[in-house]
Amino acid sequence: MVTKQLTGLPDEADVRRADSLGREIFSDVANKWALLIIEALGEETLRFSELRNEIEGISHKMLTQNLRMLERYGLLERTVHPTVPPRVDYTLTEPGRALRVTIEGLCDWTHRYLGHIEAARRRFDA
Amino acid sequence: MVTKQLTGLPDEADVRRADSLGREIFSDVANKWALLIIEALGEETLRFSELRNEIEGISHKMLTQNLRMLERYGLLERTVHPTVPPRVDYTLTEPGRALRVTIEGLCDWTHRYLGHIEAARRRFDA
DNA sequence: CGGTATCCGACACGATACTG
DNA sequence: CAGTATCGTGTCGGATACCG
Repeated sequence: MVTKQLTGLPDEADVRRADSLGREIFSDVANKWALLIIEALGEETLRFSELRNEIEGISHKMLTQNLRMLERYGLLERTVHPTVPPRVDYTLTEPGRALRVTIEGLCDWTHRYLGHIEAARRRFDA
Repeated sequence: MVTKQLTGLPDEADVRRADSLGREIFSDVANKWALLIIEALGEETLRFSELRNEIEGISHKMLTQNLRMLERYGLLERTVHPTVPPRVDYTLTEPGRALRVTIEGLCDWTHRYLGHIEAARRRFDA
């Protein structure tokens, strides 16, 4: 990892590795549940059950699964309060908040072009 | 559709309908293949086979399937040249190009945080 | 309450073969 | 070359049940 610095240029193998890693991240993150979770969290701290209520239609399983994935990628932080009943809070980390900004853009786009899309779809279906 | 304008306020049913439609669009568009296609197209016009080569790992089937969906939503335009062998070109429409801008943001994000994510992942896996 | 495990149906996806 | 159709399978994802 350090030896590369000597040339000042990343070698080909590195670029390929970074690319495939990038693709992997992209593939994982660019799924609706992950994006909806990030969007739902926003700037706040939410509990598991709050997220579940916030995100319409997500199942218990998909929520935990995606939360783990996002935690693994360091996009959100999970804090367990050792109370009874247990309480678990989720908050976006800095990378997570950065991602959220771009998702915001996606949501805006959806709203802005809702009409266009609806119309285009009707045209196409005919 | 026009009667609503009289009140000046969208009624509840409308909001719900727009929301569910928005969710539907979001769910369809927020999948890796659709996003990668938009990203690959960019400002250019590409043929089916060029897209296939451009997007690593996409199958013939997934490509056509997603192209149809995006065309149906009016995000890209499909022009068939009646030559032999046939030639089909795909170009982003205005809504498609607008979407592309936000996807660009997603790609930038991926590259910027590649290191963070890789590190976080190793930490998590331990 | 939050998490894990198991089961099982649905369908996403790839491979293949066939048209214009 | 681009598209459609069909088939098989692996994975996704929901439902359920059970632990801390």
